[in-house]
Amino acid sequence: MIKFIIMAKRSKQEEAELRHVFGKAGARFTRQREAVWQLFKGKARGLTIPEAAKALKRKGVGPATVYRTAALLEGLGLLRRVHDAGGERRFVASRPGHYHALVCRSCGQVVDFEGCDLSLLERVLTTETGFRIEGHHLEVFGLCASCKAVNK
Amino acid sequence: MIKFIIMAKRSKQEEAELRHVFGKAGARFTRQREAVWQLFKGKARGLTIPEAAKALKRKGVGPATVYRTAALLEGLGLLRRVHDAGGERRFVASRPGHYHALVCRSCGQVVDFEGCDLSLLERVLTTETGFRIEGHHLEVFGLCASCKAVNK
DNA sequence: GCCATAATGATAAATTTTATCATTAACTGA
DNA sequence: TCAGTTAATGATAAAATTTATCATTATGGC
Ligand SMILES: [Zn+2]
Ligand SMILES: [Zn+2]
Ligand SMILES: [Zn+2]
Ligand SMILES: [Zn+2]
Repeated sequence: MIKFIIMAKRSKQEEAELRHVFGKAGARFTRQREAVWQLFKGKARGLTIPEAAKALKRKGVGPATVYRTAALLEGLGLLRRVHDAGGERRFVASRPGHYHALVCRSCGQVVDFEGCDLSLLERVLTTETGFRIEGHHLEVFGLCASCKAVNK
Repeated sequence: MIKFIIMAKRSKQEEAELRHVFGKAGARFTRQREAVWQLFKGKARGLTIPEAAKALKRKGVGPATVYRTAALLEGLGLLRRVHDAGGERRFVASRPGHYHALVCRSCGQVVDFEGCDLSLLERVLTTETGFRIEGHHLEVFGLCASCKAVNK
């Protein structure tokens, strides 16, 4: 019996980039891994692992692989964790670099933004606490334009 | 058979404050709820719910109550969520007001700090994206003074 | 194409979280 | 102080999430 699995469309260009990122890390470029990546890439609001697992079951990707792949993609910098208003752990597709998330508490849409200046704050914290600051995690939340319009 | 349950020490002063916070919200001040609160108050690095549940079992507090109480205390502003370097959800005792966490990635110690100026950033985000900004979540991580000394 | 082996799926197990309900105990007010 | 009311708890079960194991598959390098 033959299983037909429809893959999400992608450009040769993007495939080459992905292959490069995987290859550089010594990881294989499998059908399942690309399916996971394509799913997250198409969801602006990101997904929790259970959500992703449910969606990917239809594409023939098992739950264990979803867990393993999310961890891998996070390590490769292709996914980032965010936490929605309810504190739920979600993963969103990420470009490399220093990005943060602006999350709508109503529809869950995530808008990435680049640029934040916490250098002054970090300098103060260093002198006050003796910590060696290594990074930060910032999420801004509120209502997006359309939800703002609906929710009065 | 009589069960003796040793409660954590506390001042009459503090008990009165707690009773007030609970009462104002129409919640009862129970032995279990105080035990949960005392546990978190004594842990600078906070705890995950399973960690708290394990510690509180010895004090005669069941897991279900730990979950219920953590949610309640968070609602009352007595606990705040933080996420450690591994992305784990922890709860830490919190004073009311606008605080953030400085988390040591090695020992997990949490230092609260007050004061952050994101007003400029939020203003830019508002005009750029049309979001109505309602708040933010900021965590800074690194190595505390003593872990810095140990880890070279 | 063949090989070595990383990666997967299936399965089971462990862990975490939620639901249900009879029992307990905290507040109220007489 | 002492019932009466009812929120809160513990016990239990169930659901959901996450991890582990291992035989089988399929990728990447040759
Ligand atoms: Zn929205
Ligand atoms: Zn930043
Ligand atoms: Zn430390
Ligand atoms: Zn702030």
